[in-house]
Amino acid sequence: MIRNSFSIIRGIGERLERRIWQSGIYTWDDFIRACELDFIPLDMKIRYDMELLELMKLLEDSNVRHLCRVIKRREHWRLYDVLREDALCLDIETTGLSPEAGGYVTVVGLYDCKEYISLVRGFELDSKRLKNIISNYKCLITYNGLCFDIPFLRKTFPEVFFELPHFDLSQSARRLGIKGGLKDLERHFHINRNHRLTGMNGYDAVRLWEQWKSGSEEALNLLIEYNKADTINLKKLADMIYPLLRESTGFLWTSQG
DNA sequence: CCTAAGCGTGGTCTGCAGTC
DNA sequence: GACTGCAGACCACGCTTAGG
Repeated sequence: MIRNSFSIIRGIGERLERRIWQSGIYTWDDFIRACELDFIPLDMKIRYDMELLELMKLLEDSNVRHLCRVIKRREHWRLYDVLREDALCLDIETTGLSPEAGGYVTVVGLYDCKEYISLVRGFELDSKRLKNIISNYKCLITYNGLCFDIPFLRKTFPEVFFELPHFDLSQSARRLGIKGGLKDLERHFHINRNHRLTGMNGYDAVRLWEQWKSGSEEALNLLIEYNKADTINLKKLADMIYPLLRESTGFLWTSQG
């Protein structure tokens, strides 16, 4: 999708993007090859050509840190098809309080479509390990991570860079008119989870951490299992939401694939 | 069920630039 | 000059998280 996108450039909105597609220009290459467009002034066209060439270079070099700065945050999802192989699903559990109020992260769940890893406070969870893991990936997938997980992690681990293209499923779903939390989204897409975990919510995760601290090994196991279900389902949801977002742009996929 | 913080979204307005 | 299309600022609102 990213190489079909024009609204990521300053000066081009979604309306103009549709007009570009309607004129038979579907890719960055098409755009640059077109000598002149009657609805874009020549000097602007030249500027856009330059910007697209720069974006092409960034993509070629997989310079995701620069890419995620250049591309509007709400349009990061457009990178998903080129970065999906290097995407990392992330979901955290906390004590419920904000870092300012003395709260902390209890579990960080990470899933790269092959393996799930949980980093638990007091065991594996530290900034060095988190930094090492994240540096291996080019894209983050979260649920409401823009508002909750990433700001919380930034405050807790200021030395870890989270500057990656970020596919936030909460906002994407809202954009598609699908409301509700993660569990609602799972129901919407008929994604099931283990019967032990149905009905559980974030507050249960807080409770389980308290129980673990009081000596219940079983509580920690269940907390990790809960986090694992949340984290793994992010990937399934991303794969379902992405094509819907693509459709919502109005791009003529049937003629161009 | 209400509250709070944090952040994005969407609508509206204004100003600018280009076209006719 | 009217119109179009864009960016940016602003504001109200929505949604998430979780506590109490």
